[in-house]
Amino acid sequence: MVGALQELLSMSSKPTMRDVARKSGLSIATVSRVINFPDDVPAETARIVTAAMAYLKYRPNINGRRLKMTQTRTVGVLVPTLANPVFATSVQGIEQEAHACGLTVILMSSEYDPEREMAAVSTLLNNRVDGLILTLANADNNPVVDLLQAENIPFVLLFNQPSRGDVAAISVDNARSAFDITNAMIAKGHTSLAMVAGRFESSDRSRQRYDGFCQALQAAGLENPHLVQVKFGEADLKDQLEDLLCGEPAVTGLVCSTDMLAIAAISACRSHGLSVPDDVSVGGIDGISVGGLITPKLCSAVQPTQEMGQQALAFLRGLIKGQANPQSLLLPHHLSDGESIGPFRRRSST
Amino acid sequence: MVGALQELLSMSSKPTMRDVARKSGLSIATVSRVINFPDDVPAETARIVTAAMAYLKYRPNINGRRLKMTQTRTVGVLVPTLANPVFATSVQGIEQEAHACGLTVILMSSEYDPEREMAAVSTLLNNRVDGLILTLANADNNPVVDLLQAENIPFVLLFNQPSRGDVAAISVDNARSAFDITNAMIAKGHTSLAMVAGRFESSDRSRQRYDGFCQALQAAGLENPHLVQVKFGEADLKDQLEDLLCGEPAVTGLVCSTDMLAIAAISACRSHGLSVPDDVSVGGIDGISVGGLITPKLCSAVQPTQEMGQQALAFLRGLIKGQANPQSLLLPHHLSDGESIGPFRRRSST
DNA sequence: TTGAAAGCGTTACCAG
DNA sequence: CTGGTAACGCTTTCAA
Repeated sequence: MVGALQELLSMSSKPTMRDVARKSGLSIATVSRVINFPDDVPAETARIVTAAMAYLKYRPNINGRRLKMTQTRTVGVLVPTLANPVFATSVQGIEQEAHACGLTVILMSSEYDPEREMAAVSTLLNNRVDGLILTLANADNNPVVDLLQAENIPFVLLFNQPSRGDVAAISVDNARSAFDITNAMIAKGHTSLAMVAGRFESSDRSRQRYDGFCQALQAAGLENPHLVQVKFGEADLKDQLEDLLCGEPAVTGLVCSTDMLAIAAISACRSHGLSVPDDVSVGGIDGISVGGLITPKLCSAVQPTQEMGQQALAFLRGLIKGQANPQSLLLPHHLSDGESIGPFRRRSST
Repeated sequence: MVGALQELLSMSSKPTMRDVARKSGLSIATVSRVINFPDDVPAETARIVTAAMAYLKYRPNINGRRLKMTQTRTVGVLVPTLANPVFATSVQGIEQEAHACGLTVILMSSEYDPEREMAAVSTLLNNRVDGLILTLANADNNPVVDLLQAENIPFVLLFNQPSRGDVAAISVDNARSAFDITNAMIAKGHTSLAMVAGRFESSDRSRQRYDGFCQALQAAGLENPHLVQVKFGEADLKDQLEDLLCGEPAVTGLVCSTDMLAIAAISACRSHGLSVPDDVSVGGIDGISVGGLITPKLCSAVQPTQEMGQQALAFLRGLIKGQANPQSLLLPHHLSDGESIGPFRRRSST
């Protein structure tokens, strides 16, 4: 009759709670209750409403809810790029944890560009996310950090190791891991080492790791540390390393700031006819922060990046609920000696 | 005076367009115009409003807009996992393109689980995304595909190669690349080959590639194809491959369904004392769909996954605008012979 | 146990 | 060129 007519009229657009209410002969408020507090409603009522929802193929419009509620149950995630497996894996961890908590993830990437970082965070805030997880190019003196603190938005930095103690961060101790790994190289008899690193402007991790590298050399009384910086998108580490690898005197070992650089360096070494243990290149993929090469054994500082992502989200949830305070968490790293490292702790298949 | 008082009163919560209107002495409608159609408004008016927005640190609430407008300028992305660099890189491509178009990405992962696929798509639809990009475990006879078609939501499959022609998909020709690469192996003199593949239930690619592998063997009149299936999260390819690699007669080559499997297989081969070219393991990272091993040269079918992601979003935009029709796009692959493959076509640094 | 109604922040129509 | 105002779909008091 009239109900059926109205049903037809509203068929063109998506059904709303109003349609479900009409269909079930109950009120819109009751429908809402069935959705949000099923236990506060008689079983029979719930059944009727549920049936109506199914019949109409009703889908709650999250945006209506988000507008009304203060919490959006959405978190923003910003990484430099997903082309680096370290970040991709950490996002996987975040996403996994978010799924478990019923949170939605909005993802953005910055390409290591501070302006894009700010733009992305802006977009995220416009989306009224409940909180943010960020990996920034440089965490110190960062306008994004200032903004977030000023607006009092919960956020945690991931992989950044800010010098200020009052910002939430989860990271490995970058300087320390580089320091340890360099010492391990020295202990193996290396006397001339070079570090392969990304540009300091686009990665505070890079500089911190270089600092650790230098400290170790200095403590051992070794001469000037070499530094090879890989510029944006550059592929020819081979050329850059030529003098160091084939010069006189040649370096005896390389300490690489990241996995991807380690892989590139291995490739470059082989191009120059230098031997690198067979399993090294396989080892570079998963969660190594700092790797050393051209030594009989690969040294590396291992970090489970997926777990770091999960921890970051758990931490963020604490901040959102007000149950935790912003602070830096430095995760322990452990030194690994090559063959134990492989990328297959997780599932495979394309 | 009164304005200042109200300004103070409303300071506790975030400023809205209403606050900006009050502050600038103009109406809420004009503020909206300044934001959305700056050209339709006199420069002076725009200046005043802009100043008020800056003064109040106003941020448009996207959720209000989303509720009102039919388009949300948001796309949903679903991948099995970001722990696989192939998917991560494709998401990077999507994200990059989305940034260029001013679209927001909501990300979910399924862990190859059909139930989670459905749940994720449901969430995405509740978010009223304008369209979806999905990599499904199995695209054929998939309830998610049926749902999306029934609800008439634009979507494109990525890496899936559905048998139906009326669904939008961007993929390499899985069977064909496996066929080609297997032939290349045969041409090099291999007579006993095995395929290493993921579980068919969780990857239609896997089965399609196996089909291509079998076709090539059959065409060459070679005996029964061997198949080694890697189960969920399993690390011990080494044990599984032992009989094949060391048996009597031993296989002379392996064709791997994916990059990650290729890397695992290389590792396993080396554990069994078999030699694999030095640069192979480095080559496994980036966009190889099918890899062959234990031959003097690595064969592989190369696909630029980041570009595939970009294309997928471009395609989706066409569908959303109604300017394109759902259809399968099969991208050409090319065979590569090992040393030309490296992971550093993109930027590095953690 | 249920319903009416007041918003949440925005857009867009229609008058002025 | 500008302003008033009615939605958008939902949650949540407050009454009944």
